[in-house]
Amino acid sequence: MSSSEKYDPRAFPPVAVTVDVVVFTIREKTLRVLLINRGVEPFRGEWALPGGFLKPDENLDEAAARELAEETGVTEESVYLEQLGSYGSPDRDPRMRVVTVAYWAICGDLPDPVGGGDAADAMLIPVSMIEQDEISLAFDHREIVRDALQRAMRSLESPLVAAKFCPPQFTISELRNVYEAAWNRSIDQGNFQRKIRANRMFMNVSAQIGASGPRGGRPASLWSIRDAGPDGEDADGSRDSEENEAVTRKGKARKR
Amino acid sequence: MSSSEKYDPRAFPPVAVTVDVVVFTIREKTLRVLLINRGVEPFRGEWALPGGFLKPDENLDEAAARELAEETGVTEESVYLEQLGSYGSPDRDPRMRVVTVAYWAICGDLPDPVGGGDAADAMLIPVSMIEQDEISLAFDHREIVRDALQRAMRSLESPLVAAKFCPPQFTISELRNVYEAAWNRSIDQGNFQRKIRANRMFMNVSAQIGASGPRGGRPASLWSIRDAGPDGEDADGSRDSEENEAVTRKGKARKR
DNA sequence: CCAAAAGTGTTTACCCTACACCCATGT
DNA sequence: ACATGGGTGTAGGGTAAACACTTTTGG
Repeated sequence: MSSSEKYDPRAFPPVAVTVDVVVFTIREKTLRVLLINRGVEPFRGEWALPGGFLKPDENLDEAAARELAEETGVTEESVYLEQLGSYGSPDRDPRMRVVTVAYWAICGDLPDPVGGGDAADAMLIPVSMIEQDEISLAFDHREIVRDALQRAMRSLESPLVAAKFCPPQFTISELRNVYEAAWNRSIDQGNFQRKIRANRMFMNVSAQIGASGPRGGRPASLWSIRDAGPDGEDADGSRDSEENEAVTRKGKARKR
Repeated sequence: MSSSEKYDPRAFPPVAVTVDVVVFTIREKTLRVLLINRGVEPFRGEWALPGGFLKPDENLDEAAARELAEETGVTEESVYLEQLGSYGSPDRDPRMRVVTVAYWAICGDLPDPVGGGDAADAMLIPVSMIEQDEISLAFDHREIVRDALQRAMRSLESPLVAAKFCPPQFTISELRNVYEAAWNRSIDQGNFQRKIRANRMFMNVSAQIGASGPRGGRPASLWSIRDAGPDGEDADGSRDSEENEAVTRKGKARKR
C-alpha cells in the first residue's frame, strides 16, 4: 500500500476531536480558572472551558496554543502550556462522538477583559468554587478541571513552573505569593528566600531593584529564570542537574 | 437545539482515533516493552505498539484495556494501566488524520507466547535498545515509548506502582529486583527492607513464607498491597496519608 | 521612631545512606 | 562448616522547618 492510498473516513467510527484548555491565573491572591459562557448549543448559557475543534493541518499543541490565543489574546511567550490528557466517554457530547484533548496552562499576565469568538462572556472563577461544586460546568469539564488542578499542584513543586504566574522579572515575595495563593497557606519567608536563591535556575537581575511595599519595607531585588544554555551548563562549569529544587508543602500552616 | 439533533460528521475534519499501549514488563532482570510486528500496511513488517481504533461505544480506558487484553491475553486485574497522552501530528499516519491516545501499562505476569489479531509476531524488547535508537519503530511510536518510559520511571518512585511488576504476593527482594532492573543499579538491601516495611500500604502476609533461594538463604516473608479500606484508615486508627513513601534514586550505585 | 518587608543566622529534628552485624536456611 | 540471602542496628551527613535577628525602606 502506498502512502498516497487513503482510507475512506466513513469506514471508521465518526469521531470529532476537540482541544480544551484549563487556563490558571491568580487574581486577588486566589488561584482561578478561565471559563467561557457558551453562546451556542449544547449547554448554551452554561460555563465551559475554552476550546474548539482540531483543524486539519495543525498538531495538538498548535491547536491548544491557538485556542488559548483566540480566547485570551495571550501569545505563546510567557505562557506555560502542557497537555493534560484526553477524555472520550461515548456520551460526553450529545451531538456526536467527541474526543477532547485537554491542556492546562499558566498565564501570569492575563488581560482582564477576556472573551471573544462565539463566547458571550468570560470569567475567572476561583478553583475553590469548582472543588466545592458550587458551579456547574458543561460537558465533563468539571472532571477535566479537577484533573488539571491536581496536575498543576504537582507541577507547582517546581518553582520554575510557579514563576510562570509572575512577570518575566519578579521579586522572591511575588513568587512566594504564588504558593500562598495556590496552597492557601503561609510560607516561611526566610526559608523560601534561601530556597530560591539556592536554585541555580534563578538568576538575580542585580542591576534592577523592585519597588518597596506600599507602607515601606526594604526593596527586594529582581529575579528571572535563567534561560537554559546550549547544554544547561552553569557558569562555573559545574553541572548538578538533579538538585533538590522542589518546594515542598510540609510544615505547619501559619496564619496569613 | 435538542440533544437528539446530530451534527453531520463530514462537516468536521475527518479524524480517526486510535489507542496504543506501551506495555512494560521485566524479563531477565531487564525492563522491556511489548512490540508487535505489523502485518498490514502501512509500516508492514516493522515493529509497532499494540493498538487499534476506538470503537463507537467504548470510552478511552475501555479501549486501552481491550487492546491490552487482545494483544496479551492479560485481564484488567493485576495490571496497572494509565493514560499517557495523545499524539496527533497531521502526518503521523500516511493513510489519514489519526489522533492516538497512548496508554502505558505494567504487566507482571505477561504470558510468554504473545501475539494475535493482525500481528504476525510479537517481542519483548529491552527499553535500552529503544533509548539508544537500536531499533526503528513505526509511526511516531518511538517518541511515545520514550515518553512512556519517562512517565514510568517517575511513577516507579511509588513502590505501590513498582509492586505491579510482581505477583499479588511477593517478597521484598522481588520488589527490590524491580528497581534494580528499572534503574540498572543495585540498591542497599537493608535500607530498602526498612523502606517497604515502614510503608503502611504494604501488608505482611505473615502466615506464608516464601521459598528460600536456590543455594540457601533465609526464607523471606511474603507481602501484598493493602487493599484500600472504605476511608483508608489504618488498623490502629491512625491515618498518615502523606508519608515519605517514595523510593528515591540517590546514593552511589554499587556493583550488581 | 515605628511599621513593614527583605534578607541572614542558628538550632533542632528528621530522614536517608552506608555499612556492620546477626538470623535462618540449603548444600 | 560455609555460602547465601533475609533482616536489624547504628553512626554520620544533609536538608528543611521554625524562629530569632539584622537591614533597609516609607510614614
